Amino acid sequence: MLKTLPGATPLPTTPDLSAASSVAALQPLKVACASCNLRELCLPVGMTANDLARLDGLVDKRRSVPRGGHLFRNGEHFEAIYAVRTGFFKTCVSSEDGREQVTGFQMAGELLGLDGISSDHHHCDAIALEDSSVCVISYAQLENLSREFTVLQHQFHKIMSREIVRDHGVMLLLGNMRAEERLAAFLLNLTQRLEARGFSASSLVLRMTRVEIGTYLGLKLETVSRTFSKFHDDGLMEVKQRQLRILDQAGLQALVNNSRC
Amino acid sequence: MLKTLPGATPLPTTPDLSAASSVAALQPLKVACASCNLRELCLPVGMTANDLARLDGLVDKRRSVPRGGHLFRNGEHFEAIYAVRTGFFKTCVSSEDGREQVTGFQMAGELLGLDGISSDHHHCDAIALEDSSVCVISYAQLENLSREFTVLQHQFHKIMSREIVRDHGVMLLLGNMRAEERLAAFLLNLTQRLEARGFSASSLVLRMTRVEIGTYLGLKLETVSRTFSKFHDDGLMEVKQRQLRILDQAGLQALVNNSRC
DNA sequence: CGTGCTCTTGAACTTCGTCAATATTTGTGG
DNA sequence: CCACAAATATTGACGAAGTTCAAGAGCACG
Repeated sequence: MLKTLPGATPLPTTPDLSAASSVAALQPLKVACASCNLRELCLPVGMTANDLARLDGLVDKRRSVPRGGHLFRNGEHFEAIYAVRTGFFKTCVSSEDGREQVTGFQMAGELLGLDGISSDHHHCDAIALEDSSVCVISYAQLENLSREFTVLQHQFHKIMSREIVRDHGVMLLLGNMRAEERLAAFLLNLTQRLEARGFSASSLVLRMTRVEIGTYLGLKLETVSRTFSKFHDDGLMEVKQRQLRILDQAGLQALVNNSRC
Repeated sequence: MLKTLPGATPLPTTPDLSAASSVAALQPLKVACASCNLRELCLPVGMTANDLARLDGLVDKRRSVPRGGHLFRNGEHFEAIYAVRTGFFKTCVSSEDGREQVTGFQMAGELLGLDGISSDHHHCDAIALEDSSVCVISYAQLENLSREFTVLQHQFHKIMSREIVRDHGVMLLLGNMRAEERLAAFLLNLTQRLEARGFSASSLVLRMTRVEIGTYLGLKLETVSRTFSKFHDDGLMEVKQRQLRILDQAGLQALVNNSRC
């Protein structure tokens, strides 16, 4: 049973969508994508049972990362990509003079480390925002297997391409939108991804701080906080620190689509 | 001989780095990467003569795009990626309410269309900023060939990954930098890429308008114009409409690295 | 040799950042 | 389990950076 705060609703934690994970975490032996509940969201999206069988052996191990820990760091040698099993990550790049940019938040089923292929070294830091576990996918093995397995090859290309498309969307957000629009777009994206994973689309607990949200959206933490307060005042959502309840999704959507209405 | 304007220095136009292009443009027959002068900048980077021979047939045709014309449009069916042979492109995405974001400028040797793999449809517009020509690389053929040709497979992955890394750099720029820093970073990136193509790193003609630069950097055209004027006044460069001469590259670099010095 | 289009520049205004004070929550060790 | 310290979040007042609006100058193309 989860601990609850007096007078507060129970904190929803990330449900474990993957199969038999509590056992697997203790016995990190052979794990097959075929028996993973995340397969509809992860690398094997859209594969048949037959296809899935061929993935056997691609994921050779798992890795746990405690909250605040690094999955990998900028500059480290690249040799594997990672699929989030449980937990939540952020990736960030930084400039020479120390300014940071969060380039993304990753949840169950999403891939990390694609930036490393370009030069055999990682170009960002990947940090767990809560205790997390990932599947380790050897990149060499992935290349080998995808040479004889067309479906995997195509799927992998699609995932890289999707990351490029996503990045372009973030550029549009950073280059054109005002604070309210950015935060609304961010929240809608977040709830949409949570919903795809079986969570409520209206009630959520943020896994990241105001600073981290700001560092993703190109805003300062005070602006993020103020904008949350404004959304609250406007009746769009209840905001209580990191606990959110969306009251007017359409209202948020309208903010994103239309600058001044 | 190039046409020159009276009293003005000759306008440097894009030199043709590819082999026998003026003939090829008229006779768009078989062209091999092996005999293309762009091979050191394009898909075949780092390949041996042996490798290059295996690329034969990958580029099945060429295409010319007049200034202002679309190479492809958002929503169009995706079936090929394109390598710029001559000329200059921009890619842009736009939001529902019509706001635009230029996601990149592409010059000789750079690839266009990678965004299309994600969903078999293009997610941006690619528009020529001057009369241009591209090599058409059938994506199906590229997938086929890269299944039996490890070097190509790896090279293609690297290029996609590099695009992701580049995009993250743009996010950092859009999320953290002030107008002067953005423009300085943009100009340094541009001159560096021009230099890699055999142009002077200090003297260039912009192929894009102030509006387009602003739409890339998340600034309004007036801000871009004012910032150019400031760079001029500060002795960093000569600015005469689109004709630029960098006088103090180190000064520009210092602007990028260090917010206030 | 006009007529677009592009660019420059000024002035008022808006948005967001900065600085500062305070509140709330979380984590830690007694 | 409580108390204290550290981290996180809220809110206000003010200022800086960039946008908007407007007018005019410079080029480029037919």
